[in-house]
Amino acid sequence: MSSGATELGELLVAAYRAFTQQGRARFGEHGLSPAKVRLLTTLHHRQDSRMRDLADVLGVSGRAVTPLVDALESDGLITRKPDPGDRRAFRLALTDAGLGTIDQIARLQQQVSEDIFRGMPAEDQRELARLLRAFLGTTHGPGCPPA
Amino acid sequence: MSSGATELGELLVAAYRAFTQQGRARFGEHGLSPAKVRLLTTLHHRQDSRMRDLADVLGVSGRAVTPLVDALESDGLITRKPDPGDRRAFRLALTDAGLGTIDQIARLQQQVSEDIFRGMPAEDQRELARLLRAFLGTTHGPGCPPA
DNA sequence: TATTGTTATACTCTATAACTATA
DNA sequence: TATAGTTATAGAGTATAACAATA
Repeated sequence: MSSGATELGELLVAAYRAFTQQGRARFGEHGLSPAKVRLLTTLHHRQDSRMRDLADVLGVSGRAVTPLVDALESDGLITRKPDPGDRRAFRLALTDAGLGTIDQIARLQQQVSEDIFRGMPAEDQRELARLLRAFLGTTHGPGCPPA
Repeated sequence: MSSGATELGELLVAAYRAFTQQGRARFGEHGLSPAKVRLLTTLHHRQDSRMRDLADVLGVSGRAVTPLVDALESDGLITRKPDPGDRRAFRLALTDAGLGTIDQIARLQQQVSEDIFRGMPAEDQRELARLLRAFLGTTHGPGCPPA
């Protein structure tokens, strides 16, 4: 007896699960956890962000960012330099290796996406994209990249 | 330079995030964690499941089910009775309180869904549902309920 | 006084491996 | 030998609170 909206929510969750199940496996093979991918791609879109900014954009607590940044710095994918204008803060940037990882992420995302949407006619894909864009246009939330 | 499929994947993830962000908050107010909700609704669709069956359907390791079942039993939402036909196994069932929680979950899901899809014309909602169903029809994965 | 990022701590969820009791 | 479920252990990810340094 679910309303149309309820079923739509369930379908959205099911579709997401189907999509990310493959993605997690593929990314995991390359040592890329969802949280790391999210932080890297977010930083790519907002170079020289401070940790606080990333926390806000990602919609997590500031505390959650510290261990991820530590790990990514150890991995050699990002650098953390003192903010010249605010000695409390750090500016994060992608290293060359980090940019290489961004490329890898993009390739993997493309592979996974093309793989999973392969069975869908191109026209349906376009229409689905249009409707999702329309839906997102009517919502708020911390806008953010995939993974 | 993303292909249509890549963008579609990103849109799907973004839409899911927008949807679940509200849901988690709403459910959390009622002490319902995502994992608990998933197990309860799965059990509702497959009464008298064994723990192993649930693990398979949920797509997690058997070990992951034990603490959830313990907690839900303590909460008085499910019962765990020896399987008469296999003395190694247990049969899980929802209690009356558990069925009440299922109703609550359904109400919350409906509220969240109607809330978030409110800005979308009914026709677009139907078309989006149709396309998501079509997409899911072309995929596999451990079929499963929402939250 | 407010803010950035940290340390300390705890919670949820899940995995792997070793074990037991049954099959 | 294989399976159902447990114990033990470990890890990722995140939250809150208290704190330091800076604004």
